[in-house]
Amino acid sequence: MESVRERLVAAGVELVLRDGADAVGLREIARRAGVSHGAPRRYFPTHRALLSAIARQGFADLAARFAAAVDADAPPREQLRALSRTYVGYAVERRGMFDLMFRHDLLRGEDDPDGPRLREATLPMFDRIVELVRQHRRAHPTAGRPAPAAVTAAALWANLHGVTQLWGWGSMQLALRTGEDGKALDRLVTAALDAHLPA
Amino acid sequence: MESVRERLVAAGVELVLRDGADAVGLREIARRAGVSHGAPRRYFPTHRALLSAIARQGFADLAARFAAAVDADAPPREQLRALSRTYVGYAVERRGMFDLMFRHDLLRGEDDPDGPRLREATLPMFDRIVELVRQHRRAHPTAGRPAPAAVTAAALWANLHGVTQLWGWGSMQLALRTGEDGKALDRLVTAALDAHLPA
DNA sequence: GACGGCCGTAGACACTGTCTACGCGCGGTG
DNA sequence: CACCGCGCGTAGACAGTGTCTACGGCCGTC
Repeated sequence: MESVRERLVAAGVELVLRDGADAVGLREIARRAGVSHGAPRRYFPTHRALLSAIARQGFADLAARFAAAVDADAPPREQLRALSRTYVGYAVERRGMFDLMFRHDLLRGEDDPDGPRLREATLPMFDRIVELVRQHRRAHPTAGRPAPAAVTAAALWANLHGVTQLWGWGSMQLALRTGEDGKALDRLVTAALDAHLPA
Repeated sequence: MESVRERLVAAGVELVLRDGADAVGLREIARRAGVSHGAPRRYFPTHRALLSAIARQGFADLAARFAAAVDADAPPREQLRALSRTYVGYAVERRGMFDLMFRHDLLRGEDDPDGPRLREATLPMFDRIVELVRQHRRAHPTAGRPAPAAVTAAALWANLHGVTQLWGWGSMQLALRTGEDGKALDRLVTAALDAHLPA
């Protein structure tokens, strides 16, 4: 039998996926988990702490998807492509979780040791992007002096994140009625890759 | 004397800027505006509707800033640069409002005629970007066949939006310790522009 | 001058997050 | 074995929330 703690975050994940991040109340989670409304307090001192735990679960899931989807032996650009696809795929498929993971206002502060530690959670991914950019640069040197790899990686990630974000609320389907949905999204990912990492 | 309606959204804006989008309660706004907690209901049928009105105010402010900052006679690339700077500037300066404006979950649905009409609110800006991209392309034709202007514009906007988003929660200062803050942000904006719109 | 409609007030309701006091049941100690 | 202590979960209280409803006062109109 799973522990109460595990049941709580599992129920939380379920609710976040079903109703969105803001609709998830502490008491509702407790009900779903089959415990009284005061039980969560034994494990999470506050509502935010519970949400943070749920978000951490999301980061773990995402990391697992990366591990499964990205082939470390493929050329760096292909790895970046796979990573990007996984990223937006996760955001589309598990929208509520994705939103929650980056709603730093809902989560505990960075200085709080029990917080989600957004930086720590996203840093491995970011470092990986930086490393892949470096590898790609080494394999495809260009004429001019390019921007530092960290800047390019940040720009690429920002592009990726912005695409998923804007895609989420449908502002783009309208603007990109040219193709069917899946294609259009992929095109934006490709555009981001091409732009920041010229082949 | 300004109307109660105006005082309500003014008080709302003030609160959003001070405490963030989620901390703004209906009753608190009413208190700030000096009316009873039931008064807002006369003008806004629900809490979301009031938040939507506040968000609309934000879009109006942003549009006004664009009008003031972007010189229609400048070369397209410079116009895009000015627009981008204004965008991230607004986001940094009025963080709470910026967050609220794109928190579609808090706002009323798109199909609701009283909703914020996110698409309608952002469409003018998007169309402008598309047009500027076209103008730039006309002035600087490239060899290969480029992606459709709408796709490039969307990618550019996504990049811009992602930069402001990620910048917001400080994930980037850490990664880009290379320069002082203002410089780093500007570098990312420049990178986005360079990437999607090669000079 | 009486009337109707708009506007704002005030109370009720169900619900939320947090805090506190209370008991049950377990393991270790005398 | 009896006992105590303690971790775990329950249950109630409290302030506060958004929404709904009924109630007064003020206005312009007939």
